[in-house]
Amino acid sequence: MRTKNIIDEFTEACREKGLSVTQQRLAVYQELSATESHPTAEEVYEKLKTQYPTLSLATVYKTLDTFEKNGFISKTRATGESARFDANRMPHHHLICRVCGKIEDLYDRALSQLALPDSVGSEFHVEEYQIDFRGLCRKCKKINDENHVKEEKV
Amino acid sequence: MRTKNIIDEFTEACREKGLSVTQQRLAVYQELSATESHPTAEEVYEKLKTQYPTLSLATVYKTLDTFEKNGFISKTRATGESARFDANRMPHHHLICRVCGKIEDLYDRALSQLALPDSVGSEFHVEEYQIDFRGLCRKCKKINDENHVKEEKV
DNA sequence: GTTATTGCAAACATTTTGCACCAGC
DNA sequence: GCTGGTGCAAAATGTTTGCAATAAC
Repeated sequence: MRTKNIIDEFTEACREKGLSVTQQRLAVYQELSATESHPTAEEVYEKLKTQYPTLSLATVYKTLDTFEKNGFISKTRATGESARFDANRMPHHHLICRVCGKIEDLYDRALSQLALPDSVGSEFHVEEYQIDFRGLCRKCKKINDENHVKEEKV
Repeated sequence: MRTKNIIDEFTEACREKGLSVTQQRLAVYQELSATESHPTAEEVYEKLKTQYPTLSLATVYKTLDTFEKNGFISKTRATGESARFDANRMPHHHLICRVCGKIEDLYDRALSQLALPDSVGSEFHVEEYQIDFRGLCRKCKKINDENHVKEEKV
């Protein structure tokens, strides 16, 4: 449903970002938009390869990466990175720069004592939670602001 | 500082869980406890291998895994798992089951309008944020509870 | 026509595994 | 002495890369 809208929306978004609209990109985007699950790259690939037999997993990875960098989709876990371990059991959150990828820790009492919606209680037993704040670190924001001034923000 | 306490604490914790207290485990645990950074397995290994030349990276992995399973430490990102992608741009949060890995979406107005600590404002420009709640989904909690009853919780 | 994107295969990084040896209890 | 843990090398997994062929603009 609303397939037409998604295609138009996607096409327009690509134009805005100067990205080519390819069959592969459309397929991947439609597939992701159509599902409530949070598929892995592999899952997207498996789902599409019947309809697009020449599609390669590498393309799916590249496509998802492009989408994420352009803000079309989000990635729930940073990977390519290694797991990180922590013996400090103090709850903390993350400030993740979307440009340089740097992760800073954020300790905040209020954020670590959030009240959960009642609806969750019966469905899910929460043991811990972590907030990932995404945006621009000071350095990248500065660079970003300078560029926008130059471009006069089309 | 407080090294003696950490050793005692650790030894006791191992006894409680029926784990052998080995040099390697002690070394890894002390190393993790001594740092504010969230090192990777590789980093822990690099740090320790001078002092413990026979230590292997595989052991560090196994050790960290054992620690995590016993609640001694936490792993900030689930890996070995693949990245997951999401085209849903509506602000939402995630309920992630630590047993089956399933991810459910959580929509909640209050959680999507959190006030950030003032200290963040000048350091980081937040564009969006996402809360990952980790714990047990209904199904896995049920299984977990049943097992605990059977084991009579030593 | 030019440039960006694809698909393949190969490389890479991280993590896990099988098994013989060794250390802790 | 028995059991569980370690270390090695090899495999498995997930992801990225180089490059020639191809499609989008």
